[in-house]
Formats: sequence, structure tokens, C-alpha cells
Amino acid sequence: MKLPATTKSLLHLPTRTKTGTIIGLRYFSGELDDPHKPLPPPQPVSEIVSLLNTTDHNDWNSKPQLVEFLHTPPFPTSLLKITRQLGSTEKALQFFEFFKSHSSSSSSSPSSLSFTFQAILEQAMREEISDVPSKLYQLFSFAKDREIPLSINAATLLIRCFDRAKMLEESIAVFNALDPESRNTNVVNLLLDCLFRGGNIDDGFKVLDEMLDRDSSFPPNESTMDIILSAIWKRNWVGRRMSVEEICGLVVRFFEHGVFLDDVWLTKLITNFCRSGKCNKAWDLLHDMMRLGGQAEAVSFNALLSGLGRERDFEKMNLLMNEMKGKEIKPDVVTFGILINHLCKSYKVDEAMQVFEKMGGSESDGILVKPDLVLYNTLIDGLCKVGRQEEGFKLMEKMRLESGYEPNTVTYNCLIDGFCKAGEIERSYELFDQMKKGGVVPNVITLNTLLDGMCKHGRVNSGIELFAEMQGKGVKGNAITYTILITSFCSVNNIDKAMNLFNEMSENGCFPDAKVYYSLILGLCQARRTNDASCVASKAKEAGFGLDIICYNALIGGFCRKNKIDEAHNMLRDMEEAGIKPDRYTYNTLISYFSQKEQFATAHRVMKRMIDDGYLPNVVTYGALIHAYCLAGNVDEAMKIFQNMSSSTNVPPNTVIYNTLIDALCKSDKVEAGISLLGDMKDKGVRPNTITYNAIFKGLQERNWVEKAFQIMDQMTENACNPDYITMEVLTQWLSAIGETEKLRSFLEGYEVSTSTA
DNA sequence: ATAGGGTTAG
Repeated sequence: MKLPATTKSLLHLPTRTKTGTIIGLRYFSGELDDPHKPLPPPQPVSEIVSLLNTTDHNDWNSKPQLVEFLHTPPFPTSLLKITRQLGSTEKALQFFEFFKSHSSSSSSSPSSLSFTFQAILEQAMREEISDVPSKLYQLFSFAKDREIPLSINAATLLIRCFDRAKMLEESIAVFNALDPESRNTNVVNLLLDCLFRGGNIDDGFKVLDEMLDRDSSFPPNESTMDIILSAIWKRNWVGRRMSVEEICGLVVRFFEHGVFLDDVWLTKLITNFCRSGKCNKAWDLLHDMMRLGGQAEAVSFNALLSGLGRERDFEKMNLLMNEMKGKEIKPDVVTFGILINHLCKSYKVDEAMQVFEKMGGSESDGILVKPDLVLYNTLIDGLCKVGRQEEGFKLMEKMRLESGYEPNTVTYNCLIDGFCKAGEIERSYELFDQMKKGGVVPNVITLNTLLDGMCKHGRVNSGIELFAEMQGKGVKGNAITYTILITSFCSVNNIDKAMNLFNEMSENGCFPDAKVYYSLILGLCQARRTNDASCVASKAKEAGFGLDIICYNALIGGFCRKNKIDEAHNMLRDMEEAGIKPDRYTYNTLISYFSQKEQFATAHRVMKRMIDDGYLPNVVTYGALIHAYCLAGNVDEAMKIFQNMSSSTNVPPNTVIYNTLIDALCKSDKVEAGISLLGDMKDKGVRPNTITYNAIFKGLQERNWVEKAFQIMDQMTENACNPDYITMEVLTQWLSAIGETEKLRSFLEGYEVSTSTA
């Protein structure tokens, strides 16, 4: 919202004031003009009060004491005190009239009347009457008719009362009735609060604009800031009606008046700006405030660090940490936690460990912050995520010994995931047992982590058992549990089971989210049931889950594999209509399709569009082309691309590329060339796998080149590469036929060869 | 601080 530049003062706010003393205010704030001036003799307030309270108002004229009292001009504060003690609004009003009729024009100064009126209002507020706001409004009108100026307290009292009764117009009327000379920042704040909470935002901003003026009569204070920020916050204007930039501009104007954000607001704003992707604005806000003299603390710095971390802007993070050091703002455990977390998320675990070591205190910095459990867990997770789960495990032990923290569910979950991802399901299961024995309660994340590990390593049935066991212990599955199971069943082509799970989940009180639909779509595509996948896609859309790029790619790939290029085109069009742009995967899928159809010209056209779109061909692109040329029987062209990759692109060939070529060479009776490529792999540090060796063995079998096969078998063992059912098939057939069963037996020793054909 | 989908190879 743009703040209008006001030319005319709103609500009769004066644009400038003469510096003048507001007598009433001074009295009321307990200050006297001159504390050394001798005080006049005390006036008998309590005697007057008891006389008034014991006499009917019609008889007041016959009491000389009263009349005399009013003829010597009383202090306005004495009148205030007296009126306050009269017990009822009615009596207070009677006294007011009595006082007015008896005081000379010189003695009935406006402030005397104001104070008396103020006391009447206070009295009315205290009385148990049904409609206080309308009673007060009557009194307000009464004062207006008699031209009694409002004291600042009376105005405050009236505005507060009308505001509570949601009588915005009346609140504004009171403010307008207040003599501009007697207004102050507090009463303007009150008006501002009424306007914002009453929904009169435009006028609210106009008033605020005047307050924030360079030579404002009512410079803003901390309350003004609080009122305006609360208004912005409650209406959730960030990113809607009021932009981050506008909020920044507004707050800086407060800074220029020396009014700064407290830690809570500063932190809130920084967090919010960062979440709207405006870290630079959060940065400016913090720095503007400090530049103009405000003080910030570690929490606010932490909020900004966290935002910068999400953007992986380590340069700025370091800059900010150094600023903290310069300003002697001590980083706390959260500061280090943020830094370590984001280093871990960027796989910079060694740097994270260095920061961790530094926390413990170093000669140069003397920083000493004790790491907490969260920080240890962050590091353990970071280690696990880069395949260093064994170090993660050791860190847990170290944590126990050195810091005395017992691992919690999160610690175990991180380690279990680490060992699962490394395929060490047994270790994960041991950790799971250990946690249960240690009284650490597994949660749904533990279940999902372990379940995923089991499913991905061919133990779906154990996974199902685990799920049942956990359900028995009160751990219910969630959408993620079902995603894991559905994905797993699809991957072993058990579509019925996957569909059943999908249908069952809602009955178990667990409703499918987008990713459950996606997993089913992907699984069906993978299982070559593209039409079914397409149906599920329609269902997903009906349920309000638009497809994402991964789904579209899977469907496009599925139709391509089925040779249904028209359907694939429809999907591409659908995708475009949904506003989703093709990515590297889409292009590679299409390139793979066209080149396998030997439409190399089209494949190259797609590749050009891919480059125009900003995606350089990667190892998969080249792999698709190489594979297609091999299939087309043009191994020479495939080899040319392979050589071109190494010489003129920055794309090093991977195992898949080598496997494709080795297989093609061996099949076209060029085993020597294949073996030479295997040597090349070793030189380039590309790990051969079972597929590599199988291709070689087949080629060697064709030539009956036994000695070479024995060499390669030894190499395979050295490389800890497990034979699979294809290796078994080739070698048993060949070696038993030529009576080399002993070599075969020793080769297979210690292997548990999977016999599944999955 | 911890959990769930994707492109190339036999």
C-alpha cells in the first residue's frame, strides 16, 4: 500500500505546533512548574467532599463553606479529587453545575472545568449501568455543548471506551474535539490503533504519515511501531496488501526518528522477509537499523543467517558472522546450529565439523559454546547423508561420553537412514533394537526410514511385518508409509497389491496426498502400464493434485516406450497448458525415443532445443545417443560420440556409457576393444559393475577365451563386484561345458547369488 | 535436527 502524501492535515492534526506547555498535562503527570515555589495553603478537600455527600444539592447554596470555597479559585486538581469522591455521576453533574454557577469567569478556567468533567467520566465508567458507551457519549455531547475543553485523560478514556464498543466514528469525534495544542503522541497512537483495528486503513496511514514526518508534532514512539506492526501482522499483509519493500520503507522512517524494532519484531520481520524470498531486504533492514543507531541481538542475526542458509549463501553468512564478532554480539548455539546445518545440507560436512571443533573454543577466538543435542543430530545426519554413517555412529558415542546427551529418536532415525541408504539393513535393524532397549520410542519416521530401507533392498515382506508390529505399538502409518509401500510393490510389478494399498489407506484414516498419487503414476509407468498410469493421473487431477514435471516425464517416457508418440505429444501439450516447462529429463526421454527410432535428425533437433532452453547435454543425453547408434549397428558412430565427450565436452563418461559400448563391441566380435575399454575405465576411475563384467564374459564365451575369463573373474572378485543370475548363467554353462567347475566353484564361494529375475 | 517419485546400459 502506498502512503499518500498528505497536503492537508487529516483529522485536523496540526502539521506544526508552537512549543507550548499543556498545563493540564503537566499537572497530571505529577510535575509542577517549579518544584521550589512555595505551595499555597492546603484546601480542605475532604471537608468539602463530606459536606457535599451529606447535603442535598438543593441545599448547597445555603452552605457558606461551599460557596466560599468556590469563590477562592480552587486548584483544578482539587476539583478533580472532590468530583471523584462524590459517589455517583448524578451528584458529580450536580456539583459541576453548582461549581459553574458560583465561579467567576476568571476562576472557572478551562482546565478546572476539564478536570471536573474528567472526574464525571471516571465516575460514569465505574457505575454499574447497562450501556456505558452511550452514557459516556451523552456526557461527551454535554461537554461539547458547554464548550468544556477535553482533558487529555478524558479524551483517552472516551476513545478507549468507544473503541471497545467498536464505535470508531465516536472515537474519531473525540479526537477531533481535542484541542490540537493538548494532543500528544500517546493520544495520536490511540487514534491510530482505533483506525487500524476499526478497518479504516487509509486514514490510519495518513495519520501515521504525519507522525513520521521529518518535523512531526507527534513523533512516533515504540507504541506507534507496535501498533502499526501488529496491524500489518494480523492482517497478514506481508506479500499481499503491503509488500516487503513497503514495510521496509516504513520501518526505516521510524528508525530516522530514533525508534527501533525490539528483538521480537526485528526477528519476526527478518524471518518473514526471508521466507518470502527477500533475504536481501532482511539484510538491509538489519543493517539500516544498526546504521541509524539501533541495537540488534543474536536472535535477529540468527534469523537472517537461517534465511541466507536456505539460499546457500555462505559468503554472506560469513560476512554476517564477522559483523557479529565486530559488534561483540556473541553467537549462541543456534547460530552455530544454523551454520552447521546448512553446511551439512550442502554436503560440506568437513567444514561443518571444523565449525563444530571451533565451538569448543580455540586459541584465536576464545568462543565457547556447548553444543546441544540438536546440533549433534544435525552433524550425525550430515555425516550419514554423505555415506559416512560409521563416523556418524562414532559421533553419537562421543556425544554420550563427552556431553552426556543420550541419543533420542531423531539421532537413531538419522543413523538408521544412513545405514539403510548404504544397504546395511542389518546394522539399521540393530540400531532399531538398541533404541527400543534404551527406552527411546520409535516414531513414524523410524518406521518409514526402516521400511524404505527394507523395501529398496528386496525385503518388502519384512517391511510389511515391521509395519504391522509398529501399528501394534500404536505407531500409525502416514501418507509417506503408503508411498514407500506402493512404490515398492510397483517396482516388483505387483500392481494389484499397490492398488489395494492405495484403496486401503483412506480406510485407515490416512488420506493420499499428491505424492501418493505420484508414486502410483510413476510405479505404473515403470511397470509399463502407461494407460493405467494415465487414468490415475486423471484421478489425481480430480482430487485437486496437478501433475508435476516428474509425473509428466514418466508418462511421456511411458508412451514413448510403448511407441505411442501421439499420446506422448498429448502429454507434452497438457504439460505446457499446466504451465510446466520441459526439463533435462523430458528432453533426454525424447532424444532417447527419436534416436532409438533412428530418427537422428529429429533427435538432434530436440537436442538443439534443449540447449536453447539452457540445458547442456549431460551424460544421459550422450548415453541415449550412444545406445541408439549401438542398436542401429553403428558402433563406430557411438565410439565417435564417446571420444568427443572426453575431448570437447566436460562430461566424463560413466559406467552406463562404458557398459553400453562394451556390450556392443563384444556383441560385434570386438572383445579386445571391449577389454581395452575396461582398462580405460580403471584408468579413468570409473567403477565397472556386474553388467560390465557380464558383457565381457559373453564376448569371451563367444571366443572361448578361457584364460582371459579367469583373469577377469579374479578382477571382479578384487573389485568386490557381485555376480548376479546372468553371470551365473553364462559362466556355469560355459565353464561346466569345458570342465572348469573347480574355478567356478571357488569364484562363487562366499557369494549368495540372487536367483530372482526381478 | 530425522522419512516418500524421474531420464541412458545387459
